[in-house]
Amino acid sequence: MEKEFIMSNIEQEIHKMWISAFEPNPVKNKEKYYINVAFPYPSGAMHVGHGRTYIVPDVIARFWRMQGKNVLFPMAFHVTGAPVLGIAKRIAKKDENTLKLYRDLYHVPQETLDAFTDSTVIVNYFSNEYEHVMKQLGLSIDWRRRFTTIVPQYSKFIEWQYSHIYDQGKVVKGEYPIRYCPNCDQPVGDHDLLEGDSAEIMHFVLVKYPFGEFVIPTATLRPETIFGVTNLWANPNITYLKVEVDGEKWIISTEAVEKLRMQRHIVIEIGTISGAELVGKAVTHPNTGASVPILPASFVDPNIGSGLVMSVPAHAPLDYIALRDLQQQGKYTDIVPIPLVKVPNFGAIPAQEIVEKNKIPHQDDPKMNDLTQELYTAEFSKGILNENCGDHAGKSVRQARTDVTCEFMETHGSIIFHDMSEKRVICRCGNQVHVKILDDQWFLNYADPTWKDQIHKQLPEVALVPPEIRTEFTRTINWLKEWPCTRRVGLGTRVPWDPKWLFEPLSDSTIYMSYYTIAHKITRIDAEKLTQAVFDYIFLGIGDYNTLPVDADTLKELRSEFLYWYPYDYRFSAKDLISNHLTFQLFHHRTIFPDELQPRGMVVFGMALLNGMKMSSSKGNVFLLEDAVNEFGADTVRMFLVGSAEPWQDFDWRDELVPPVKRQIERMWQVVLDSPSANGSASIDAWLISRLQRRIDAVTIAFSAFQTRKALQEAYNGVVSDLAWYHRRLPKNSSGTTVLHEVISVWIRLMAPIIPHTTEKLWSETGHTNLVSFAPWPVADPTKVSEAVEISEELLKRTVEDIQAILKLVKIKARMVTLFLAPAWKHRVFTIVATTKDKHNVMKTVMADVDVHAKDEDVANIVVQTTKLIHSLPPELVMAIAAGIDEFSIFSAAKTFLEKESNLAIEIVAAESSPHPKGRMALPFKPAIVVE
RNA sequence: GCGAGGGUUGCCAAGCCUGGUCAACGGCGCAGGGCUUAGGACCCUGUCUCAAGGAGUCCAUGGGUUCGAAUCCCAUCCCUCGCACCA
Repeated sequence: MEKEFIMSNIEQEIHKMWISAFEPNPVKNKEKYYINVAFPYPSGAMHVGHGRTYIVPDVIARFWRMQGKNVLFPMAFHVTGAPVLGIAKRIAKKDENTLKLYRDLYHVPQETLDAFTDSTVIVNYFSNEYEHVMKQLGLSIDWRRRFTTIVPQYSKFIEWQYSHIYDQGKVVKGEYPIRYCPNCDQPVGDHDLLEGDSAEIMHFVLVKYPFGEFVIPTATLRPETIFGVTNLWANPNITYLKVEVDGEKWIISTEAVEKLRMQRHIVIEIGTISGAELVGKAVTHPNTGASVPILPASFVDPNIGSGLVMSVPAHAPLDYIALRDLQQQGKYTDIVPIPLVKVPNFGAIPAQEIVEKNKIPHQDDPKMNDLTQELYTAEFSKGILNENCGDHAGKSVRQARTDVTCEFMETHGSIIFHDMSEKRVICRCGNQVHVKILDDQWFLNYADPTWKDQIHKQLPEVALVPPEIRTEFTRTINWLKEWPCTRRVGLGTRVPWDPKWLFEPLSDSTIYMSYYTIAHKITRIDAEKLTQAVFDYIFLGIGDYNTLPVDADTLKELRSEFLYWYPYDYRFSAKDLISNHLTFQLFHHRTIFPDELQPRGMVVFGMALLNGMKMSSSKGNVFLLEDAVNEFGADTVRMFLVGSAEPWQDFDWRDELVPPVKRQIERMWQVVLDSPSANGSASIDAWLISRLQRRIDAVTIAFSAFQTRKALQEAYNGVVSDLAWYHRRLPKNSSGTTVLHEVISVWIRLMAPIIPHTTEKLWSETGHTNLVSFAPWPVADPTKVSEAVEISEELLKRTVEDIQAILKLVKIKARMVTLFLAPAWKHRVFTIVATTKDKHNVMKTVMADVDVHAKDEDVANIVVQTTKLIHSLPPELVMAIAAGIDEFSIFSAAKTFLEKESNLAIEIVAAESSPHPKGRMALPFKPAIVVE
């Protein structure tokens, strides 16, 4: 049968056969298998990195479906959140970068792009694109269950979920620092920033120095150095404000006033004082009561902290230089740095040392930042406080920092002051962004020890792939604290008890896997009727369905469908979600659902690279999935992504590696379509069938363990290499025997989860009327496994290799090859060595056993050789050989084959019947070979 | 810095848990041969060094345990991911 292979035509044809094929409904007494994937946020087109995330679960779904399970694989779209709002705004403003991305990279048609000023148009467009590409890839998704997270029914579901959590007291109100633009009067996310998106919110400690009736606060990240303060710095060129902060009189910079106000402090301006006026005066050290002078420094930035700085010249290079400069002018010469921290590889005054070693001439030297960082890091990681630190002496810097902070907050009125880590953090509107404390923010209280404890107890029940990630989950559970679960802007569901807030996107997608089970049916119900009690009945079985606003039959149907599918069996997601989403969903399942409905397992994916580089839409380093499918075909893309790495490993899409994969599929196509002409039988048939059983087992085990790459290697490369040896061993004019019909039928099915289109077509081409997608998975038949046949082929394979190795080395023109087979007593030695557990007495056992005439040969040497040989063979093979092997008949039967392979005459001789000295080299499973 | 994972022969990548089956699976690339008008594809062979089927050196670096280590232990260096209001 000669048939041209055009992948795209086949794929289109097959997609028609699959319409509505993968829409499972509950079937009584049929075992279900429910898998799901973290749903996409459709703000752009899919690239090949996304491909694997959805292809691997599909491969697994297809495998279990062929195993006879009722498999549910649903998909939905997560459109909650703020990023699309930003995108829509940028498109409305005709931002060139954004337009370029969407027009040129994502190929969005102009008229659609024009409508992208509406964020819902964006998510709808890309949701449809996602579905289109997923269908092209042949994903066996039940599309009836598709939904988005802003449909009214889903919002009702979120309200139901949170009302329960709220009632349990796990949603609490608190305050939280966020980036905020005073001009827009809104929180700013990364995507809203014009500049400074790498800036973090830093938490400074405000140390207050009494100054007459005032206090002068200084902001520091290193409160433990308070003991080494020698002076304060004030900028003599600016004017400070006298203010009243929460009833206390402070002196701070103008810039600090607004920041304090945004951090919930009441600030009243009462006067001014120039920096120059402050210089020369002194404050009181809050701890020691010592007098601390205020010195002038032009480097003090009114925009950072309070606009006044405490100086620790022994440990802060900048402070040291500033002081040195003044002292070189003969001023303040009585001030000496106070060393506080002992650091390995540094002397007593590290700041001085590092500045002098690097010959820093003045404060503005560009190296200053790096040096400061170097010293701070060294002190933080390895520093120990010395005897100048009072009660804190002997503590690590890390420890002392926490302790001193607590101490100062309790006894000296210190407060936490939040500020950005970079000076310029600019909102899209052009204004400076500050830190604002939201005081009515809602939090999920993951810090609740009872809740945490429940998750810790449950985690061992959850199957995790790969197992190494378990420790990361454990750590995440410990590390999670209150999570702000609401925000002001974006798409999403309103908080029922506080409607000015919306649920934040990570918080509204924690138990949606349960919603899939009823998603296709709940759309029939008017959202107004979806009360708390309705969901209570569907998901918890609570209440009387006769008294609810939805009719009883529908309710019972939804309830039973949910119970049929739930709990889910496996959830797939990328590894970067362990520290939030994947752990959150454990918390939420635990607190909503009973024991028997908790998540059963998770598979965590590695990251995606493109030609060795990180994939990034903004940098243009992406390859769109749709383009890949059009260029190479869906099956090629699938097989490449499955074959390049196991799911949990990082994978790299390398352009040059893709075409060879397509050729492999074409090769399979050819082999399968050539097979019907095979006829007759051959002695090698039994071997091929035996090997096939092992391949079936290996593939089955690999798929069961989510080792899709290994499964592919066994299913493809394994079968191909078996077929290669089989063809080599066929009689001269045979191109295949009827055994191929069986092999081909199995092979198609083993490959079906990975390349479903090609195999579906091949399945029907080879005369089947059902879909291979639902064909029974092959089962290995142990009665078809023949150890003896496999060993004899192994012996031939090794011998052929050895003959060829020798032919290559030998200088003479060979005429013939003689094989000398090891005598019976050597086989006896082999068995003894292989089965004797006490390795030290092997020689004794052998000498006692082997009969006398053998002893004029070098028995000891043979034992050594045999031991070496045994070490170099797989243990199963060794045991099989030890059990007995008839080499003479194996080689006799394969004489023609050996002659064909070597193109030489072959003679097979028992070593003991020949005087040839080389014959003594013969070992079991390793005949002596003489070429002449 | 903290937490998790990882560094294998030109490249990608198995093996490591359960030490000898490891010169180390498989794929890619490269070289030679076959096939072909030619190219591609396909098939065979080779791809650390020396060599009658063997030997030597090798699995980030440096030590250690062991009869024996890519595999176990210790130290060091390097890479990736996460560190929160964001999908």
